[in-house]
Amino acid sequence: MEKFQMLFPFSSTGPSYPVSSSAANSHVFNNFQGDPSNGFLGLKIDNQVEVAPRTEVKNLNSSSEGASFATGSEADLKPGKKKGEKKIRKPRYAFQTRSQVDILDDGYRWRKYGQKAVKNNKFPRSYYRCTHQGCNVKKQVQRLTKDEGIVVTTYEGMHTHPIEKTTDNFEHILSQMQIYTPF
DNA sequence: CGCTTTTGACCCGCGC
DNA sequence: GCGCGGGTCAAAAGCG
Repeated sequence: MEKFQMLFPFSSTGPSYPVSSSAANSHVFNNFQGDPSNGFLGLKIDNQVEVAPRTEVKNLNSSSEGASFATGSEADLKPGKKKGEKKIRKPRYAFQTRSQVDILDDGYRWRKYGQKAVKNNKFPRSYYRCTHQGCNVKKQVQRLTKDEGIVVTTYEGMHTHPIEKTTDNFEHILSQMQIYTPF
């Protein structure tokens, strides 16, 4: 498969850093799952588990998390890695974007470690992992069968280190995903 | 040459 | 207890 060049005819200006998490307010998703006309859909994870008393979200460098909305709990599936802990695990942030490319480069390095086909989707789901030491952030991208233009990206965990690459790409992401700002 | 992708197998939790 | 669905690992290939 060829890689989709993210280089859009966008004039990648200088070191723009529009990482203002102003739109990070979940209020934006007040009426999510509503109008695809906006181009941005909120994803509702059916798995609404209890809120785990985990550590607060710090380091919001990743703007991707800013657009996150849905949270869920996931237990570690590592064999022999159970500590009698509760089901408190890493939160899961998911958001849908209208994009033609599944590769939403948020500035981090991702290594694909798996790909599985979903039963209700004819498109396979890709599993990515952040290539870091100690940064076990996982990400999975899934496309909707109904709307090929909709890409569901689910982030798991949060990065603990700065972005490797320039967030200049973020501009492209913004252009790809049409985030509507009610404010 | 190093690293990412790829693909099948394996594993685990859950439902029947 | 077995089957299904989903998730991860691992070996090999591909590409820069």
